[in-house]
Amino acid sequence: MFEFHLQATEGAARAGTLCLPHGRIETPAFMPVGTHGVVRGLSPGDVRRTGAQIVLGNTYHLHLRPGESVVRQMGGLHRFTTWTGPMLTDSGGFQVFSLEGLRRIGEDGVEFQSHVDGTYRTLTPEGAIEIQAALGADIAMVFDHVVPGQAPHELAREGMERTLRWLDRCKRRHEELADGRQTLWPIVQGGTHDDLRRRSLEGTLERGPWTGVAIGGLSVGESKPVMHRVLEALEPVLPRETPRYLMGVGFPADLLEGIARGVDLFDCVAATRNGRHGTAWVPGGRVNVRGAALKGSTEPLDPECDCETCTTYPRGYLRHLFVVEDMLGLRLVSLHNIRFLVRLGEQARAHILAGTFDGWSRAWLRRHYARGT
RNA sequence: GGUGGGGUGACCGAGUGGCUAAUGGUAGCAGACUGUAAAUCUGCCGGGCUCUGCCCUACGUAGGUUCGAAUCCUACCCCCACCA
Repeated sequence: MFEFHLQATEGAARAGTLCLPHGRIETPAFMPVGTHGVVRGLSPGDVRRTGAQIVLGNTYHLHLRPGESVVRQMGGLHRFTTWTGPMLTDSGGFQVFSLEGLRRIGEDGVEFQSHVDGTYRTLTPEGAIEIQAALGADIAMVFDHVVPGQAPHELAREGMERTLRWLDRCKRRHEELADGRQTLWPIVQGGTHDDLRRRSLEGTLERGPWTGVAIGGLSVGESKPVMHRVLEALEPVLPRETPRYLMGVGFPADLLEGIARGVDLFDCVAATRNGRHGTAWVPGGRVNVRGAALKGSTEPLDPECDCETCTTYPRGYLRHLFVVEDMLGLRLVSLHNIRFLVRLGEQARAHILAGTFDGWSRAWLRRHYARGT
């Protein structure tokens, strides 16, 4: 349980298999985001048919609604959602960042004002672990302190050191509650400052061993080159036999850039959010599904894609669904975008196993960037 | 035939002498979105140009009053309601 086996590497890129209580994940892999216990707009069957192997849920949101006690009473997140595969719950640390203005950070934890009903809720490292234990995902995440990508050294250091202190508390509470069915992954912080990142990773590894290590606090306002630099700085220090999870990333190109720098697992809301907003990813760029250019088009959204959307519906109909604001359009484009990222992971894996990843990904990225995206 | 109300940019609809190329909304067009406060948000939306400004056209039609009119006056056309 919680084992990770590397099948092949090519440069820093890796192909592996992660074994979890609810199933295996072949990496590199994209994990769709189901914050509220649902990948927005999609049924578990939809998600399964995209080839996604693991789904993410959120501690903070599920704590607010329906409340972890309800989920536990119903048999845990798997029974609650009927998703039978592996799951991971994020700790609510990202909400420390995204709900800035609705929260106050203290050493003990974070006081949030609920965006749902205005009530005040305190989330502590121990509380985040308790909630996640009740939710019962395969992987729980440490409660961390995310700072913006432009955060100066002082602020980034503060967040990084606090994350490390909270890591100790999370680990202790997790061990107290351990039932062998859930593992805990730490999160490396440190903003865009290499010295902080290094210290964060070293401090994290000292507290190990871990069944996985997450890199957090990226894609929060910093530039791509900076994100790549951080990944390159961390890669040689990360344990080879441990899966690496780059949190909150990303867009299609980000997946390949991350895989090339040794990342095994990704998650991102962009696939579903962009899907709902009418932006579809296609080879070489993206398509504005609402755009006038699609009117009357009988072409598939992405002729290279094998998803339900692309094998069934013409572009002109998908555009129509957005024009008339039918929910089917949101679902179909979200479905495609997830399949697009999942397939990108599958392709990357196949190329790593074949030793052709470098050339393939460079060509893919060249085609992608050629259209200015 | 009479009385009353009304005709504003693709549509709906404010505006009743200068700050009005004309509030809003809709439709249309474009863009943004990275561990989801997001089926959301932003921008453009009469035409042209030598484009931080200038010119042309425009509030049913044609005249008029005025330094200045979508706004006031006259005539005409059309729409709606009620009465014959």
